[in-house]
Amino acid sequence: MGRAPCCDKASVKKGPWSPEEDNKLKDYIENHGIGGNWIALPQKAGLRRCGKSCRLRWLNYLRPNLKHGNFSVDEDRVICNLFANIGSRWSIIASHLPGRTDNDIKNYWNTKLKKKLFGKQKDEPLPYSLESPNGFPNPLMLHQPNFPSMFSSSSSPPLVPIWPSQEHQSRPNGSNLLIFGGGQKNCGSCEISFGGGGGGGMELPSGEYYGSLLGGVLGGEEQVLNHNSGCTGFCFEEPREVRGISFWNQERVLHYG
DNA sequence: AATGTCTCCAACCGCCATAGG
DNA sequence: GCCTATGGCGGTTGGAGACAT
Repeated sequence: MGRAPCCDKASVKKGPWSPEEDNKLKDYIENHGIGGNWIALPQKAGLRRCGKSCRLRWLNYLRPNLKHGNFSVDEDRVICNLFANIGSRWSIIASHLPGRTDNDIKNYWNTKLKKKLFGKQKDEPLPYSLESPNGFPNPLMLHQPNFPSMFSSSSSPPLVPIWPSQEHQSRPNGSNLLIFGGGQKNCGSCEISFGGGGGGGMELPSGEYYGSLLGGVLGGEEQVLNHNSGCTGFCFEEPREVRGISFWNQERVLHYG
């Protein structure tokens, strides 16, 4: 038993909206408002469309003050930063970008920004070995279903692996640069937590780093991250092993907190 | 010029949360 | 507390146009 459909699928039109339909919907909403009921709206507006379809069309295309077209560098920054912090919560990200819709941002991320950030085309070789010399999971592994649960928790947004910039590709044995999205408080519930003060952000291919950077402690016990003025993030002063995982000197490690 | 492949994005689908009876 | 209707959201799809062969 599936859920009852929201409209009679046999009698509603699907597919791209015609200019006439757009005009009908726009005119109706401008004159009468949404009226608190999208399901009833198409009938009142004289449209043979599902209410959900009307809602989507209005929110994503017809609504006033919508921005269409290229995203600015500033918008890129906001999206990157928020994605690093909260993951694919497109509606929340959209709320930080006036005039942009969640659908827009989602499409932009999936088709352009992700490629820009990860810099990967299929068949393009990875910038470093898949073998992680220090036991830290390779960024690619974060996408695998069997990725160790200790690196995520149900209460944490998805972790975001970042490909190393050129600067970091020269680190010892190609050790991985991993920057996790960060918040402003320590979650305290993750197996591995470097973020007493939280922190997070993203490094764009240009090497520029976006995101908040705050102090950190490990599990509330030990200060392991130190700010290095020569570095845009936090660095270990020397190679360290933390809960069985070794980190190289200068490794920037941030974790969602 | 014809055909195949890729990219982009509007729109749909299905799930979940919430409100109201 | 249960059921149903609706809104809202993220993931996915399909088609049109661009590009490559």
